Amino acid sequence: MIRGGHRAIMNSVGKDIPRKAARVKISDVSDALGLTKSTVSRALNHYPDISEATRLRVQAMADKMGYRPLSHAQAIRTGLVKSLGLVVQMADHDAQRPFLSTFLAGLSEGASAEGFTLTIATSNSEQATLDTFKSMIRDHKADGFILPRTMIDDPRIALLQAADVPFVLFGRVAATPELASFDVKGGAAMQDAVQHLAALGHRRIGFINGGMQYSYAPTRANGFARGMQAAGLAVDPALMAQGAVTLGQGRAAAEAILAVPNPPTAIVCAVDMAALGVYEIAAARGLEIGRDLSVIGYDGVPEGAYVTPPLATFAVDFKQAGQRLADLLIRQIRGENPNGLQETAAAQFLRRGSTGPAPTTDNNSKGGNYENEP
Amino acid sequence: MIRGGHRAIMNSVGKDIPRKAARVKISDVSDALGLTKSTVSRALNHYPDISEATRLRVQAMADKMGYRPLSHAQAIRTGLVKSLGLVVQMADHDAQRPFLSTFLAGLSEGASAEGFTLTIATSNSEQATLDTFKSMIRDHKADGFILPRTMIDDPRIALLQAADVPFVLFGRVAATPELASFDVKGGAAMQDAVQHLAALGHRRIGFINGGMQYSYAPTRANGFARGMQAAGLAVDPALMAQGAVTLGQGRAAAEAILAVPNPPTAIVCAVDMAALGVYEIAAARGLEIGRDLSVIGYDGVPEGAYVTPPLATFAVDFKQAGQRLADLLIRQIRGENPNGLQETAAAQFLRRGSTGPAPTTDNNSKGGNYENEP
DNA sequence: TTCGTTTCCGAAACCGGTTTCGGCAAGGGG
DNA sequence: CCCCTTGCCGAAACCGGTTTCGGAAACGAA
Repeated sequence: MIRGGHRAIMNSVGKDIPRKAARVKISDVSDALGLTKSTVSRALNHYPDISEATRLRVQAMADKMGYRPLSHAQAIRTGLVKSLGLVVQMADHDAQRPFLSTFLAGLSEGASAEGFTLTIATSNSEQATLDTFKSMIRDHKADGFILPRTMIDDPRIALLQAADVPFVLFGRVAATPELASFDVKGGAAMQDAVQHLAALGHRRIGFINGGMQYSYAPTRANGFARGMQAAGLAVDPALMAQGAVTLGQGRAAAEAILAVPNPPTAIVCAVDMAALGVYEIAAARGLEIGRDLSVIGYDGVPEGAYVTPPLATFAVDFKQAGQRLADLLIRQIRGENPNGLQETAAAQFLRRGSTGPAPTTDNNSKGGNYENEP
Repeated sequence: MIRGGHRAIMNSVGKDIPRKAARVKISDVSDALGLTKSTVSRALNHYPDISEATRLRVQAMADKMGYRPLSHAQAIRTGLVKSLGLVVQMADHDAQRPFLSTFLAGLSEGASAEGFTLTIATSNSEQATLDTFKSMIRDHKADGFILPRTMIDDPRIALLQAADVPFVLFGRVAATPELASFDVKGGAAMQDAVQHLAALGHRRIGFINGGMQYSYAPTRANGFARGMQAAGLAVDPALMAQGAVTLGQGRAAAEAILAVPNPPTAIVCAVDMAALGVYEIAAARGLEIGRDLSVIGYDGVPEGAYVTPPLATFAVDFKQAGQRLADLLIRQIRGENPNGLQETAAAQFLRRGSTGPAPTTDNNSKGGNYENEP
């Protein structure tokens, strides 16, 4: 052994070999102060049996030496790994694809603000998602979970409740308002959409809802209904469709709705991707979006900005959502009652070219595929 | 104390209270076998001083009892947290946005296949990225890192090398071929693009490169040059542009290239988003994409499928990339020499409507914004 | 049979923290 | 002046694993 003592004498020593800068551990701090590591630990964790004087002294020395506890070392005793879990279910429809990036940014920001990290897994099916949860829970990979895309009868909720693991929902579920959640007011958005269209003179307005298993579906449907009622318009079941979350499904829904004898002059879509499907059908029928047919979507997907005309939509601030969800989850992990942890935000309407005044004469519709009216 | 012994007698016991299903720990396994926990540990970790008989006996019992070591408990001794780190830099241009989701899926798959998890952070600037790395390294949040969007002179590389932390590059950097990396052959793609266009009769072909700080930029530029040379075509500097990674920058580049006296009949773009910018300028000039101007992109962004005509492009399999990167990184973490850990894959050409035969007569160009040729 | 090797496992230290327990000294009340 | 609190900190156990060390038993060679 050439090199001398292996004890950390001073911080400035040990630079002889630059590899793996030796971490400063709690015993280094306690040695430097002539205290025991237990005292240092309690001082840093604000135990009441440590005098204010020593607490400050310890804190100062810890800062000076750059001490930071190893989270996985404390985890073994405290049971907290200081990490938030997220299981992203791909496959479904890629609807979450555009969101993910900014959503993660928000989550990361909210997590790191409190010293937490983000542990992420993906899965291909609902069953795989549940299995992943089980695995992450049993191995305690995270102290709590963020649940994107809340479903009405969400098996993840039952699983996490049974395991007694904290979680927070992105999207409320009406049946259990006591769960921690963050939600964007999609109902209000749909209502505003109708109002906007009604103000433009539209009287026959269709509605294409998204996936009926999601908690947002009834919310948005109710919002649409409220809007229609407020505008004094009748809801025509023939102009309603459901379960359209992809472009293809939007296409199918639009096909059905536009094929009725007295087609609508405007369609509200609960999901942007469905609205893009409406575009294609409209084009096939020779209907010009924004003139012959007004369309309003919801989500604010980037594709909507590139179509012609750009799709009017209600943009969701996914970064904010992530940030708030992380905060709510951490508070719950720290012991707050989830019953008080609910937040909502409004979607922002992007007025773009896909809406316009209702066509003056109903018979002016161009696409000639309809049967003639009696 | 009402309830009896606190020792885990059998697995089926302890269901009296469903909360927090008591984890089976290594001492439970050793007790059940009449061995010490050290023996069990060595048996499970394939120490050579454990007889094959006991090893099998231990393994069987561990499986039967459902024992799985707590990764953060072993981390404190082994120094491995069994997690891969990823720092995603947002802000820049959102170019990475569309990729992220499938990329994560690949990473997650590759990681979990080896019992690793994914720890993710985001940042808003290069400095913030470096700070995040430092923080994650010092706190040992991950055993190694995946570096997306390799840059030619990448400060992350220096940082990670100095800290002696394993990492793997998404994108090679020519100067340091000994680093572990996975890359998609963008050079070959650009070369193929030129060949495709040349076969369609194009002779004046422009090239819009991406961010010149990235390692892919020279690679793709070289590929383009090779393609031109192979086709016997001259590279006209007036038809070359750089640094276009957003739609706006693509617009600016296209404006410059199409404004020359003898404009190209085709443009190859190193980045899809730039190609979408070309679309807009072409429209403004009355040029029909696929007839008056052929365009080929690279990346395979979803937006490309929605424009008219759909953008021909070289799609990158980001899921595969993630999966391979995770695998390479884990192997390096386990001690393999990074020098042997390089892989590449080919981009897949998506032949779509944005390319077509070169216009027969050069004077047939429609947009009348050019000065008349002499 | 004897003695040196192997083979294989137990005992105990260790990793970097946290938490419980107990005791010393100062302070307060009677 | 004595005793009982209270404040404050050290000692040691603990968390759930891993790793080192040493020794007993089985084995083999002489």
